[in-house]
Amino acid sequence: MSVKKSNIKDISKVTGLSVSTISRVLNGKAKQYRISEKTQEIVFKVAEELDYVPNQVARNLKLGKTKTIALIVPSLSNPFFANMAAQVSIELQKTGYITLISDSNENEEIEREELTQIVSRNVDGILISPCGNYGDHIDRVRSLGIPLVCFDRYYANLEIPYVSTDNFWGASEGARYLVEHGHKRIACIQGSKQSVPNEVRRKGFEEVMKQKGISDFTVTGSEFTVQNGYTETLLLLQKLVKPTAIFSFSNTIALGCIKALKEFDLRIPEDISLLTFDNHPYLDYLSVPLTSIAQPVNDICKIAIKLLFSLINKEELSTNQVLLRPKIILRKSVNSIS
Amino acid sequence: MSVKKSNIKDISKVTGLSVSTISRVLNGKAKQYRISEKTQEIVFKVAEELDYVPNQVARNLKLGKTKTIALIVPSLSNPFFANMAAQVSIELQKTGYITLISDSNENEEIEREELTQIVSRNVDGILISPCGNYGDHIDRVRSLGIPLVCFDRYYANLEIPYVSTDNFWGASEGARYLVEHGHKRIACIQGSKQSVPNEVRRKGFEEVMKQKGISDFTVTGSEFTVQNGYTETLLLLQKLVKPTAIFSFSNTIALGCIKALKEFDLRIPEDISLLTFDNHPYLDYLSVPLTSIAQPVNDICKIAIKLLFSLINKEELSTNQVLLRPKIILRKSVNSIS
DNA sequence: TTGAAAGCGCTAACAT
DNA sequence: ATGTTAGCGCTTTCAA
Repeated sequence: MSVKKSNIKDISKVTGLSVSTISRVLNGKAKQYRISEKTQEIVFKVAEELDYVPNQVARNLKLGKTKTIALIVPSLSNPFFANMAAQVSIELQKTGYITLISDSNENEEIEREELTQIVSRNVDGILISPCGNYGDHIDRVRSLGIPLVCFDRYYANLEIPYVSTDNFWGASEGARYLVEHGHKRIACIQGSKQSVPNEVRRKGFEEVMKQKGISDFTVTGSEFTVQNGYTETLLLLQKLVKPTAIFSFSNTIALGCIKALKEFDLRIPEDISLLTFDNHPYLDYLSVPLTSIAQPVNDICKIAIKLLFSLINKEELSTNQVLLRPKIILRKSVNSIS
Repeated sequence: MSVKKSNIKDISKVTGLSVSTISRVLNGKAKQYRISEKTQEIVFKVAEELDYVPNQVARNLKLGKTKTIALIVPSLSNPFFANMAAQVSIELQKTGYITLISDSNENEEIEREELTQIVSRNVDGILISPCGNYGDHIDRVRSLGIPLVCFDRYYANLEIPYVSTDNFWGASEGARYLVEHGHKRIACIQGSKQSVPNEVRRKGFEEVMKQKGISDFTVTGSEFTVQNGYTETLLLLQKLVKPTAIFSFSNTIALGCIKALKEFDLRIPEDISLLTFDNHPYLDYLSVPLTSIAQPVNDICKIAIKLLFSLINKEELSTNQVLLRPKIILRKSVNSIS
């Protein structure tokens, strides 16, 4: 059996009414066009009988609007982005929009392709957390006039609106927190170097190290993955003089740290302290509840959506580059040492 | 500035060639129609210059195909489904399809709406893990001739193809494992009662209890959430005689258990054993690595996609209701007692 | 209060 | 080797 949906023409045939009348009734424009009650009833009844479902594709072609927002994230397997995707999807669906979610798999090539796909599908707007260091393809989309907002990851040098965490502040606070707890040998494990949040975090961290006169620190790592956290921690533990604290730049990295530390029978925080970016429900249930720098995920999503709709509705934006402060959630993974 | 993309008509105007020639070249049908090299070059060059992006909406309307697969899950915040979504999305994008992901938020009403939306968007196929107990809306979609496959959750009484875990086997194995480790007071915390996997798990569990002559067991709970796991565990712990083992029906429920147990200063597995459905990378890093019944998530996704494409391509299916056996991952949360 | 018809951008059957 | 044209299903202007 093949797909054979009914259309307004079918309804027109059955009812003997014109397609325009059908269209008007079905779009709630009955009173605007003073269509009689009984006509309306008939239309609705027949539509029901025929299992009519409007063909949005045709509608979109005509109207040039799709009521679709595309969301592109680097990795849905990362709970941080999965959460965001869930929130955005639910939020948008309240406003009658549908969400096209793409996973770029941290691969800029894929991201480019998906973006092209998405543009050719006439989405009304795009929310993207880009995975590469060059934003030319994204800027091209924007300059095409398609509403687009970056979230979490962004390009500082381009005019693309974004909403993200104040990562400099967050990393600085984190670094200060460690130093104030007596840590003098601090190892920072970062994520992908080309991402702006990572870069900014690193700067915030290094700034504080300098301010506080701490020279015995390291910054290593290259990916926001468990594997990277694991590998880098193993390397750190090979050293003669081990760090007293590890500052992880993501929850995934932190998991890798925990795994490596466990294998070395090192306890958190007695043997080594651990502070990480990203909060997550799971963190409460880990062997040691992790002290973390919680990004305001909720607000980021809400504001990103708000900005996007402003663009869609062509409203003037006072600000379109927003950074929100994270907050440190104190748990039990950082020790005071003397 | 407004969105003003160029179309094949623009290219036609600039090149002086007809729209059909443009269309043919752009669709790689040049040699089939013996279009000259230089014509091709011109078309490509001008398309490039005009930043031409094909309008898929128009294309879809014409062809009746959208190269889009919709994926509907009960909750993207649940890592189990987020993982699946990530996998499906990446898998499909390899085959040139794009994925429309919907989060029904465990709400059947929302699911219905999203489904309608999706149908009206002419997707080529639907993958759904339905959240309610009635499948009428889903069966209606199927009977409309739209390729549709259920995964994880499904309806046993309908003819809708599905791919899921052999939950009966999994739950039985789990129950046997507990009994064979000497447990005689076992509390099972289930998820949403209306979901088939939950129902089947419960039956598998109860069956083994009966076989093994164990009467001191309970089945409580009503949602696949952390909160439910937490609440139900608290209730269990109020009892005079506490269970020696808890069998949790999802990773989220297990997290709730852990939280409650921790609050009562009960150790896993010394004071109480914990076995859970669903595996997840995080489980390795919990205070006590959880012994879990790992569903073959990878295979479920792959097979569901395969079935879906069989339907799309109208191939005959030998089987279209597939159950895959999970496997128990032994970690350290179940104690032997005597 | 309702209808006829154009046209959104594309593809393909039918010319030539 | 390339062009003309109908039509996918819908909305909307213009007409009645």
